[in-house]
Amino acid sequence: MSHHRTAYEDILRAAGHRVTRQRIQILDAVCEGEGHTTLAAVYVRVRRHAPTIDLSTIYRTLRLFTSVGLVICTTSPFGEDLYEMANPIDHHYHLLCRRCGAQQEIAGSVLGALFAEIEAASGFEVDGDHLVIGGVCGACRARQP
Amino acid sequence: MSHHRTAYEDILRAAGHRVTRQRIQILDAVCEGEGHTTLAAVYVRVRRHAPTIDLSTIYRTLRLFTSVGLVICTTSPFGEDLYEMANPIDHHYHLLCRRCGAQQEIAGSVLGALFAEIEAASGFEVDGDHLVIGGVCGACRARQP
DNA sequence: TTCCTTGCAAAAAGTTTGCAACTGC
DNA sequence: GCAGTTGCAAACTTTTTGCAAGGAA
Repeated sequence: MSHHRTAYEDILRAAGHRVTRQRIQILDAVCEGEGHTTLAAVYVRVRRHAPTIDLSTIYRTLRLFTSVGLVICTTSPFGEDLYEMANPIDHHYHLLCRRCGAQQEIAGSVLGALFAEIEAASGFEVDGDHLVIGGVCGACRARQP
Repeated sequence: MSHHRTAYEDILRAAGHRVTRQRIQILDAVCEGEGHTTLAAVYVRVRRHAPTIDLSTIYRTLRLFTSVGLVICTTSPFGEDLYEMANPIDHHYHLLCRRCGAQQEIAGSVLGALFAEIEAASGFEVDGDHLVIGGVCGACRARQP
């Protein structure tokens, strides 16, 4: 569990929401994902400990977490929504392999500089904390170019 | 119509497919889009000239065009699939405003250099011709920061 | 004529909503 | 106890598929 219990409880309560068993389990499942996870993967993970939880609860809860800023939702270049624990300090981007699904982080500073440049040139402010770049990872390319 | 009739007909026939009225109309609709267009927008545009065309034909045809390389399909950061005429010569990327939907191109050379750097450092080959970056455009930011 | 393609209808997949029972506070 | 939350079922939306009639080569 990589989230601090008190911190997320405070965030929920401060926004007028309750801390329930299901919400704790869903947040744990997002943490377990380590990086970006799909809603379906969260569902499977939670069901291992709570076999009666409903998909609609996952939908509602992930939307809630996103709206209070506990979790970030990104659309991958392959069309899936990916969820990840929000971390306001450590900005970074992801490379996602379209063949094997492996994820790789790249430091925020690299792309961040470029985004600043784009903003200066065109006024366009990039959604920097929401970026997943698709492609093929080194291992898959070695296997089949 | 920005596509050359003979060129796309040859591409289709070479791959063993037929050139039909519907396919021409759908390709025209993608061209009219000027930049990235959604499937729904293509449907609406085609229906103006061919009121009986079915949505399933749009789905099937856009997939066909994508598979033979006539059209490129990209997933926007907001989860919609966007279609655009393939142009093997002019590589470029798009900035897409999440508030007003405005599109803006940025030259391929800017990001291309960065992608080459990423590839050199990590072996990860970026899907460069499939990239749409989300954010807020200058006009919208001026209106409401 | 041959076989690919289309329109229509139905099915499948993914997501949202209404509501009674339940539970955090 | 009150109000927010959950599980279940049903509704909705989006996408795919089966098939008979129509059309390109």
